Amino acid sequence: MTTNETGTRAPRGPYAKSKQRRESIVMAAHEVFAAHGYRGGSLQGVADKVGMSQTSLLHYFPSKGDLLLAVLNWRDTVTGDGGARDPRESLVDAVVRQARFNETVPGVIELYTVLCAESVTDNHPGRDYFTQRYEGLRRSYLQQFSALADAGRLRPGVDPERAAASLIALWDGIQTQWLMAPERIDMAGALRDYLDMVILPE
Amino acid sequence: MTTNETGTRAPRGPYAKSKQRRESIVMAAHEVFAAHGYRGGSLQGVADKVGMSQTSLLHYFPSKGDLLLAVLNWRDTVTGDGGARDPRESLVDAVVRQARFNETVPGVIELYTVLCAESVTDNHPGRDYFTQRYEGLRRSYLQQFSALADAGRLRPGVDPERAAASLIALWDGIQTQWLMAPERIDMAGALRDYLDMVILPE
DNA sequence: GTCTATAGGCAGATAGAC
DNA sequence: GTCTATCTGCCTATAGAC
Repeated sequence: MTTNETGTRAPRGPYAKSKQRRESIVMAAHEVFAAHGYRGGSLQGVADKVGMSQTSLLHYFPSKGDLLLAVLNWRDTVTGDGGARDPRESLVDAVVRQARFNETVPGVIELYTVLCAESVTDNHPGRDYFTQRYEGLRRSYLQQFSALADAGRLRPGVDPERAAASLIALWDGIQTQWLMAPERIDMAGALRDYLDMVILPE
Repeated sequence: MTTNETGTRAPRGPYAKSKQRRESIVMAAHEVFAAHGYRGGSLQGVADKVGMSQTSLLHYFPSKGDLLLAVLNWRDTVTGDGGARDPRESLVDAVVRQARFNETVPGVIELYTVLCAESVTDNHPGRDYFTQRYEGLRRSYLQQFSALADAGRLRPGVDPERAAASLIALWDGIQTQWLMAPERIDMAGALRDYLDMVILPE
Protein backbone atom coordinates (compact mmCIF):
# COMPACT_ATOMS: atom_id res chain seq x y z
CA MET A 1 0.00 0.00 0.00
CA THR A 2 1.47 3.35 -1.08
CA THR A 3 0.30 6.93 -0.56
CA ASN A 4 1.28 10.08 -2.40
CA GLU A 5 3.15 13.05 -0.96
CA THR A 6 0.05 14.73 0.41
CA GLY A 7 -0.90 11.65 2.39
CA THR A 8 -4.10 11.20 0.44
CA ARG A 9 -4.67 7.98 -1.43
CA ALA A 10 -3.45 8.05 -5.02
CA PRO A 11 -5.87 7.04 -7.75
CA ARG A 12 -5.47 3.34 -8.22
CA GLY A 13 -6.54 2.49 -11.69
CA PRO A 14 -7.34 -1.10 -12.58
CA TYR A 15 -3.89 -2.37 -11.70
CA ALA A 16 -5.05 -5.85 -10.86
CA LYS A 17 -6.83 -6.26 -14.15
CA SER A 18 -3.87 -4.87 -16.05
CA LYS A 19 -1.59 -7.35 -14.32
CA GLN A 20 -3.92 -10.19 -15.25
CA ARG A 21 -3.93 -9.00 -18.83
CA ARG A 22 -0.15 -8.97 -18.96
CA GLU A 23 -0.03 -12.48 -17.57
CA SER A 24 -2.47 -13.86 -20.10
CA ILE A 25 -0.41 -12.24 -22.86
CA VAL A 26 2.78 -13.79 -21.54
CA MET A 27 1.21 -17.22 -21.39
CA ALA A 28 -0.14 -16.92 -24.93
CA ALA A 29 3.26 -15.74 -26.14
CA HIS A 30 4.81 -18.72 -24.39
CA GLU A 31 2.69 -21.05 -26.49
CA VAL A 32 3.36 -19.21 -29.72
CA PHE A 33 7.13 -18.97 -29.26
CA ALA A 34 7.33 -22.62 -28.23
CA ALA A 35 5.45 -23.75 -31.31
CA HIS A 36 7.07 -21.45 -33.87
CA GLY A 37 10.21 -20.02 -32.28
CA TYR A 38 10.78 -16.33 -31.72
CA ARG A 39 11.24 -15.37 -35.35
CA GLY A 40 8.61 -17.77 -36.60
CA GLY A 41 6.03 -16.58 -34.09
CA SER A 42 4.07 -13.39 -34.70
CA LEU A 43 2.53 -10.78 -32.46
CA GLN A 44 -0.69 -11.27 -34.36
CA GLY A 45 -0.70 -14.91 -33.39
CA VAL A 46 -0.27 -14.01 -29.74
CA ALA A 47 -2.96 -11.36 -29.97
CA ASP A 48 -5.40 -13.81 -31.55
CA LYS A 49 -4.82 -16.32 -28.77
CA VAL A 50 -5.48 -13.80 -26.03
CA GLY A 51 -8.38 -12.25 -27.94
CA MET A 52 -7.15 -8.73 -28.55
CA SER A 53 -5.69 -6.69 -31.38
CA GLN A 54 -2.01 -6.71 -32.14
CA THR A 55 -1.71 -3.00 -31.38
CA SER A 56 -3.35 -3.38 -28.00
CA LEU A 57 -0.79 -6.02 -27.21
CA LEU A 58 1.99 -3.56 -27.97
CA HIS A 59 0.46 -1.28 -25.38
CA TYR A 60 1.58 -3.78 -22.70
CA PHE A 61 4.90 -4.74 -24.27
CA PRO A 62 6.47 -2.03 -26.40
CA SER A 63 8.24 -4.48 -28.69
CA LYS A 64 8.40 -8.14 -29.61
CA GLY A 65 11.77 -8.45 -27.90
CA ASP A 66 10.35 -7.11 -24.64
CA LEU A 67 7.62 -9.72 -24.80
CA LEU A 68 10.20 -12.46 -25.29
CA LEU A 69 12.12 -11.41 -22.19
CA ALA A 70 8.90 -11.38 -20.18
CA VAL A 71 8.20 -14.93 -21.33
CA LEU A 72 11.69 -16.10 -20.38
CA ASN A 73 11.47 -14.55 -16.94
CA TRP A 74 8.05 -16.07 -16.43
CA ARG A 75 9.51 -19.47 -17.27
CA ASP A 76 11.97 -19.12 -14.42
CA THR A 77 9.22 -18.60 -11.88
CA VAL A 78 7.25 -21.61 -13.16
CA THR A 79 10.13 -24.09 -13.17
CA GLY A 80 11.61 -22.74 -9.96
CA ASP A 81 14.78 -22.00 -11.88
CA GLY A 82 17.34 -19.93 -9.98
CA GLY A 83 15.76 -20.75 -6.64
CA ALA A 84 17.74 -22.31 -3.79
CA ARG A 85 17.68 -26.08 -3.40
CA ASP A 86 16.54 -27.88 -0.26
CA PRO A 87 19.85 -28.99 1.31
CA ARG A 88 18.25 -32.10 2.78
CA GLU A 89 17.62 -33.45 -0.70
CA SER A 90 20.51 -35.06 -2.56
CA LEU A 91 21.66 -33.62 -5.88
CA VAL A 92 20.60 -36.76 -7.73
CA ASP A 93 17.13 -36.69 -6.22
CA ALA A 94 16.70 -33.01 -6.97
CA VAL A 95 17.75 -33.39 -10.59
CA VAL A 96 15.60 -36.48 -11.15
CA ARG A 97 12.61 -34.83 -9.54
CA GLN A 98 12.98 -31.73 -11.71
CA ALA A 99 13.39 -33.85 -14.85
CA ARG A 100 10.23 -35.78 -14.01
CA PHE A 101 8.35 -32.57 -13.41
CA ASN A 102 9.52 -31.16 -16.72
CA GLU A 103 7.96 -34.11 -18.53
CA THR A 104 4.58 -32.85 -17.36
CA VAL A 105 5.10 -29.47 -19.04
CA PRO A 106 6.41 -30.30 -22.51
CA GLY A 107 5.64 -26.83 -23.78
CA VAL A 108 8.15 -25.39 -21.35
CA ILE A 109 10.85 -27.74 -22.60
CA GLU A 110 10.06 -26.92 -26.18
CA LEU A 111 10.20 -23.21 -25.50
CA TYR A 112 13.50 -23.50 -23.75
CA THR A 113 15.14 -25.75 -26.35
CA VAL A 114 13.97 -23.76 -29.35
CA LEU A 115 14.76 -20.32 -27.99
CA CYS A 116 18.09 -21.30 -26.50
CA ALA A 117 19.52 -22.45 -29.83
CA GLU A 118 17.84 -19.63 -31.72
CA SER A 119 19.48 -17.16 -29.36
CA VAL A 120 22.97 -17.91 -30.69
CA THR A 121 22.00 -16.31 -34.01
CA ASP A 122 22.76 -12.69 -34.95
CA ASN A 123 21.06 -10.05 -32.76
CA HIS A 124 18.66 -12.27 -30.92
CA PRO A 125 16.97 -10.51 -27.97
CA GLY A 126 17.29 -13.61 -25.80
CA ARG A 127 21.04 -13.95 -26.17
CA ASP A 128 22.04 -12.30 -22.90
CA TYR A 129 19.42 -14.21 -20.97
CA PHE A 130 20.79 -17.57 -22.05
CA THR A 131 24.48 -16.77 -21.67
CA GLN A 132 23.85 -15.52 -18.16
CA ARG A 133 21.67 -18.48 -17.40
CA TYR A 134 24.43 -20.89 -18.43
CA GLU A 135 27.01 -19.04 -16.38
CA GLY A 136 24.76 -19.14 -13.33
CA LEU A 137 23.93 -22.82 -13.78
CA ARG A 138 27.58 -23.80 -14.18
CA ARG A 139 28.50 -21.80 -11.07
CA SER A 140 25.74 -23.47 -9.09
CA TYR A 141 26.62 -27.03 -10.08
CA LEU A 142 30.34 -26.37 -9.71
CA GLN A 143 29.66 -25.40 -6.11
CA GLN A 144 27.70 -28.57 -5.46
CA PHE A 145 30.24 -30.86 -7.13
CA SER A 146 33.02 -29.12 -5.24
CA ALA A 147 31.26 -29.75 -1.95
CA LEU A 148 30.90 -33.43 -2.87
CA ALA A 149 34.58 -33.55 -3.80
CA ASP A 150 35.52 -32.11 -0.41
CA ALA A 151 33.45 -34.87 1.19
CA GLY A 152 35.37 -37.44 -0.86
CA ARG A 153 32.24 -38.39 -2.74
CA LEU A 154 33.33 -37.47 -6.25
CA ARG A 155 34.71 -40.25 -8.41
CA PRO A 156 38.51 -39.89 -8.67
CA GLY A 157 39.53 -38.10 -11.84
CA VAL A 158 36.28 -36.16 -12.16
CA ASP A 159 36.81 -32.43 -12.58
CA PRO A 160 34.00 -30.51 -10.85
CA GLU A 161 34.04 -27.71 -13.42
CA ARG A 162 33.80 -30.01 -16.42
CA ALA A 163 31.23 -32.16 -14.67
CA ALA A 164 29.06 -29.07 -14.08
CA ALA A 165 29.11 -28.15 -17.76
CA SER A 166 28.57 -31.78 -18.74
CA LEU A 167 25.54 -32.25 -16.51
CA ILE A 168 23.89 -29.18 -18.02
CA ALA A 169 24.84 -30.31 -21.53
CA LEU A 170 23.44 -33.78 -20.98
CA TRP A 171 20.24 -32.30 -19.65
CA ASP A 172 19.79 -29.95 -22.59
CA GLY A 173 20.65 -32.56 -25.16
CA ILE A 174 18.41 -35.25 -23.76
CA GLN A 175 15.52 -32.80 -23.77
CA THR A 176 16.02 -32.22 -27.49
CA GLN A 177 15.93 -35.93 -28.23
CA TRP A 178 12.93 -36.34 -25.94
CA LEU A 179 11.03 -33.67 -27.89
CA MET A 180 11.58 -35.61 -31.10
CA ALA A 181 10.87 -39.07 -29.68
CA PRO A 182 9.29 -38.85 -26.20
CA GLU A 183 8.48 -42.56 -26.01
CA ARG A 184 12.06 -43.60 -26.74
CA ILE A 185 13.95 -41.29 -24.40
CA ASP A 186 14.15 -41.55 -20.61
CA MET A 187 15.29 -38.12 -19.48
CA ALA A 188 15.34 -38.81 -15.77
CA GLY A 189 17.08 -42.15 -16.35
CA ALA A 190 19.89 -40.62 -18.37
CA LEU A 191 20.51 -37.96 -15.75
CA ARG A 192 20.41 -40.45 -12.89
CA ASP A 193 22.82 -42.79 -14.68
CA TYR A 194 25.27 -39.96 -15.18
CA LEU A 195 25.14 -38.69 -11.61
CA ASP A 196 25.35 -42.21 -10.20
CA MET A 197 28.61 -42.60 -12.07
CA VAL A 198 30.04 -39.25 -11.04
CA ILE A 199 28.97 -39.30 -7.41
CA LEU A 200 30.13 -42.13 -5.17
CA PRO A 201 27.59 -43.70 -2.79
CA GLU A 202 27.69 -42.44 0.77
CA MET B 1 28.03 -41.40 -70.43
CA THR B 2 24.58 -41.53 -71.98
CA THR B 3 23.44 -41.50 -75.58
CA ASN B 4 20.06 -40.69 -77.04
CA GLU B 5 17.81 -43.06 -78.96
CA THR B 6 19.46 -42.45 -82.30
CA GLY B 7 22.85 -43.43 -80.92
CA THR B 8 24.31 -39.97 -81.52
CA ARG B 9 25.78 -38.00 -78.61
CA ALA B 10 23.24 -35.84 -76.79
CA PRO B 11 24.10 -32.17 -76.30
CA ARG B 12 25.93 -31.86 -72.99
CA GLY B 13 25.37 -28.38 -71.74
CA PRO B 14 27.67 -26.82 -69.13
CA TYR B 15 27.03 -29.43 -66.47
CA ALA B 16 30.29 -28.84 -64.64
CA LYS B 17 29.69 -25.13 -64.32
CA SER B 18 26.14 -25.70 -63.16
CA LYS B 19 27.37 -28.08 -60.50
CA GLN B 20 29.91 -25.52 -59.32
CA ARG B 21 27.18 -22.93 -59.17
CA ARG B 22 24.99 -25.18 -57.04
CA GLU B 23 27.85 -25.81 -54.67
CA SER B 24 28.63 -22.14 -54.21
CA ILE B 25 24.94 -21.52 -53.48
CA VAL B 26 24.87 -24.29 -50.90
CA MET B 27 27.94 -22.92 -49.17
CA ALA B 28 26.52 -19.40 -49.08
CA ALA B 29 23.23 -20.78 -47.74
CA HIS B 30 25.19 -22.63 -45.09
CA GLU B 31 26.63 -19.36 -43.83
CA VAL B 32 23.30 -17.56 -43.92
CA PHE B 33 21.33 -20.29 -42.15
CA ALA B 34 24.04 -20.68 -39.52
CA ALA B 35 24.05 -16.98 -38.75
CA HIS B 36 20.30 -16.35 -38.85
CA GLY B 37 18.59 -19.72 -38.70
CA TYR B 38 16.31 -21.05 -41.41
CA ARG B 39 13.42 -18.69 -40.80
CA GLY B 40 15.65 -15.73 -40.02
CA GLY B 41 17.75 -16.22 -43.14
CA SER B 42 16.52 -15.03 -46.53
CA LEU B 43 17.05 -16.19 -50.07
CA GLN B 44 18.04 -12.64 -50.92
CA GLY B 45 20.84 -12.84 -48.38
CA VAL B 46 22.09 -16.05 -49.94
CA ALA B 47 21.83 -14.59 -53.44
CA ASP B 48 23.80 -11.50 -52.41
CA LYS B 49 26.58 -13.64 -50.98
CA VAL B 50 26.93 -15.69 -54.13
CA GLY B 51 26.50 -12.65 -56.37
CA MET B 52 23.34 -13.46 -58.23
CA SER B 53 19.70 -12.49 -58.17
CA GLN B 54 17.25 -14.16 -55.85
CA THR B 55 15.19 -15.50 -58.75
CA SER B 56 18.22 -17.04 -60.43
CA LEU B 57 18.89 -18.84 -57.19
CA LEU B 58 15.41 -20.33 -57.31
CA HIS B 59 16.30 -21.73 -60.72
CA TYR B 60 18.72 -24.10 -58.99
CA PHE B 61 16.62 -24.84 -55.91
CA PRO B 62 12.88 -24.62 -56.49
CA SER B 63 12.11 -23.58 -52.92
CA LYS B 64 13.77 -22.42 -49.71
CA GLY B 65 13.06 -25.79 -48.11
CA ASP B 66 14.85 -27.61 -50.90
CA LEU B 67 17.86 -25.40 -50.37
CA LEU B 68 17.87 -26.22 -46.66
CA LEU B 69 17.91 -29.95 -47.33
CA ALA B 70 20.78 -29.48 -49.77
CA VAL B 71 22.71 -27.65 -47.06
CA LEU B 72 22.05 -30.37 -44.49
CA ASN B 73 23.14 -33.13 -46.85
CA TRP B 74 26.25 -31.16 -47.74
CA ARG B 75 27.07 -30.92 -44.02
CA ASP B 76 27.09 -34.70 -43.77
CA THR B 77 29.71 -35.04 -46.49
CA VAL B 78 31.94 -32.39 -44.89
CA THR B 79 31.88 -33.81 -41.38
CA GLY B 80 32.00 -37.40 -42.58
CA ASP B 81 28.73 -37.99 -40.78
CA GLY B 82 27.11 -41.32 -41.55
CA GLY B 83 30.33 -42.85 -42.80
CA ALA B 84 31.80 -46.03 -41.33
CA ARG B 85 34.39 -45.74 -38.58
CA ASP B 86 37.90 -47.16 -38.78
CA PRO B 87 37.62 -50.26 -36.56
CA ARG B 88 41.28 -49.95 -35.52
CA GLU B 89 40.51 -46.66 -33.76
CA SER B 90 38.88 -46.80 -30.34
CA LEU B 91 35.49 -45.16 -29.78
CA VAL B 92 37.01 -42.63 -27.40
CA ASP B 93 39.71 -41.65 -29.86
CA ALA B 94 37.24 -41.34 -32.70
CA VAL B 95 34.87 -39.14 -30.71
CA VAL B 96 37.64 -36.92 -29.37
CA ARG B 97 39.17 -36.56 -32.82
CA GLN B 98 35.84 -35.57 -34.33
CA ALA B 99 35.18 -33.08 -31.52
CA ARG B 100 38.59 -31.47 -32.04
CA PHE B 101 37.96 -31.25 -35.76
CA ASN B 102 34.58 -29.62 -35.18
CA GLU B 103 36.27 -26.84 -33.23
CA THR B 104 38.00 -25.83 -36.45
CA VAL B 105 34.68 -25.36 -38.26
CA PRO B 106 32.53 -23.37 -35.82
CA GLY B 107 30.09 -22.42 -38.56
CA VAL B 108 29.17 -26.07 -39.01
CA ILE B 109 28.44 -26.44 -35.29
CA GLU B 110 26.36 -23.29 -35.30
CA LEU B 111 24.37 -24.46 -38.28
CA TYR B 112 23.71 -27.81 -36.74
CA THR B 113 22.75 -26.49 -33.31
CA VAL B 114 20.47 -23.74 -34.59
CA LEU B 115 18.67 -25.80 -37.22
CA CYS B 116 18.28 -28.86 -35.04
CA ALA B 117 16.34 -26.99 -32.35
CA GLU B 118 14.46 -24.92 -34.91
CA SER B 119 13.35 -28.12 -36.60
CA VAL B 120 11.16 -29.16 -33.66
CA THR B 121 8.82 -26.24 -34.44
CA ASP B 122 5.66 -26.49 -36.55
CA ASN B 123 6.17 -27.54 -40.19
CA HIS B 124 9.91 -27.16 -40.37
CA PRO B 125 11.41 -28.63 -43.56
CA GLY B 126 14.38 -30.05 -41.64
CA ARG B 127 12.29 -32.02 -39.17
CA ASP B 128 12.57 -35.41 -40.89
CA TYR B 129 16.28 -34.99 -41.45
CA PHE B 130 16.99 -34.50 -37.76
CA THR B 131 14.68 -37.21 -36.42
CA GLN B 132 16.22 -39.71 -38.80
CA ARG B 133 19.68 -38.51 -37.96
CA TYR B 134 19.07 -39.07 -34.25
CA GLU B 135 17.65 -42.53 -34.84
CA GLY B 136 20.66 -43.45 -36.96
CA LEU B 137 23.14 -42.07 -34.45
CA ARG B 138 21.52 -43.88 -31.53
CA ARG B 139 21.51 -47.12 -33.47
CA SER B 140 25.17 -46.71 -34.35
CA TYR B 141 26.34 -45.97 -30.80
CA LEU B 142 24.09 -48.65 -29.35
CA GLN B 143 25.87 -51.14 -31.57
CA GLN B 144 29.28 -49.97 -30.43
CA PHE B 145 28.37 -49.92 -26.74
CA SER B 146 26.82 -53.36 -27.08
CA ALA B 147 30.02 -54.70 -28.58
CA LEU B 148 31.97 -53.24 -25.69
CA ALA B 149 29.52 -54.77 -23.24
CA ASP B 150 30.01 -58.19 -24.85
CA ALA B 151 33.75 -57.73 -24.36
CA GLY B 152 33.15 -56.97 -20.70
CA ARG B 153 34.41 -53.43 -21.15
CA LEU B 154 31.27 -51.52 -20.19
CA ARG B 155 31.02 -50.32 -16.59
CA PRO B 156 28.59 -52.53 -14.70
CA GLY B 157 25.14 -50.99 -14.51
CA VAL B 158 25.53 -49.00 -17.72
CA ASP B 159 22.69 -49.57 -20.17
CA PRO B 160 24.00 -49.43 -23.77
CA GLU B 161 20.81 -47.90 -25.11
CA ARG B 162 20.68 -45.09 -22.56
CA ALA B 163 24.42 -44.53 -22.90
CA ALA B 164 24.03 -44.09 -26.65
CA ALA B 165 21.37 -41.41 -26.21
CA SER B 166 23.37 -39.80 -23.41
CA LEU B 167 26.56 -39.56 -25.43
CA ILE B 168 24.72 -37.83 -28.26
CA ALA B 169 22.94 -35.56 -25.80
CA LEU B 170 26.17 -34.60 -24.07
CA TRP B 171 27.76 -33.86 -27.40
CA ASP B 172 24.90 -31.66 -28.59
CA GLY B 173 24.61 -29.83 -25.30
CA ILE B 174 28.29 -29.12 -24.92
CA GLN B 175 28.35 -27.68 -28.42
CA THR B 176 25.64 -25.22 -27.46
CA GLN B 177 27.58 -24.04 -24.43
CA TRP B 178 30.75 -23.87 -26.49
CA LEU B 179 29.06 -21.61 -29.03
CA MET B 180 28.16 -19.18 -26.25
CA ALA B 181 31.50 -19.32 -24.41
CA PRO B 182 34.16 -21.06 -26.50
CA GLU B 183 37.01 -20.18 -24.16
CA ARG B 184 35.29 -21.67 -21.12
CA ILE B 185 34.13 -24.98 -22.56
CA ASP B 186 36.30 -27.98 -23.40
CA MET B 187 34.18 -30.06 -25.75
CA ALA B 188 36.67 -32.85 -26.31
CA GLY B 189 37.45 -32.99 -22.59
CA ALA B 190 33.83 -33.40 -21.59
CA LEU B 191 33.29 -36.20 -24.08
CA ARG B 192 36.51 -37.97 -23.09
CA ASP B 193 35.62 -37.74 -19.38
CA TYR B 194 32.25 -39.29 -20.05
CA LEU B 195 33.52 -42.15 -22.19
CA ASP B 196 36.38 -42.85 -19.77
CA MET B 197 33.78 -43.37 -17.09
CA VAL B 198 31.49 -45.53 -19.16
CA ILE B 199 34.15 -47.67 -20.85
CA LEU B 200 36.53 -49.70 -18.69
CA PRO B 201 40.24 -49.74 -19.63
CA GLU B 202 41.37 -52.72 -21.64
C1' DG C 1 20.36 -19.40 -67.21
C1' DT C 2 19.83 -14.96 -65.95
C1' DC C 3 17.50 -11.12 -65.44
C1' DT C 4 13.55 -7.27 -64.23
C1' DA C 5 9.18 -6.70 -62.67
C1' DT C 6 5.80 -7.88 -59.78
C1' DA C 7 2.43 -10.52 -57.50
C1' DG C 8 0.70 -11.45 -53.03
C1' DG C 9 1.34 -11.90 -48.42
C1' DC C 10 2.70 -10.93 -43.71
C1' DA C 11 5.63 -8.78 -40.48
C1' DG C 12 6.47 -5.07 -36.57
C1' DA C 13 5.52 -0.68 -35.31
C1' DT C 14 3.13 4.18 -35.30
C1' DA C 15 -0.76 7.77 -35.31
C1' DG C 16 -4.66 9.14 -33.71
C1' DA C 17 -9.80 8.61 -32.82
C1' DC C 18 -12.76 7.14 -29.12
C1' DG D 1 -6.87 0.86 -22.97
C1' DT D 2 -8.56 -0.45 -27.08
C1' DC D 3 -9.43 0.05 -31.49
C1' DT D 4 -8.98 0.98 -37.00
C1' DA D 5 -6.15 2.50 -40.38
C1' DT D 6 -1.85 2.83 -42.11
C1' DC D 7 3.19 3.07 -42.83
C1' DT D 8 7.15 0.73 -44.18
C1' DG D 9 9.57 -3.00 -45.02
C1' DC D 10 10.77 -7.71 -46.13
C1' DC D 11 9.60 -12.16 -47.55
C1' DT D 12 8.90 -16.34 -51.08
C1' DA D 13 7.57 -17.32 -55.38
C1' DT D 14 5.95 -16.60 -60.30
C1' DA D 15 5.76 -14.61 -65.19
C1' DG D 16 7.94 -13.60 -68.95
C1' DA D 17 11.57 -11.04 -71.77
C1' DC D 18 16.19 -11.81 -73.37
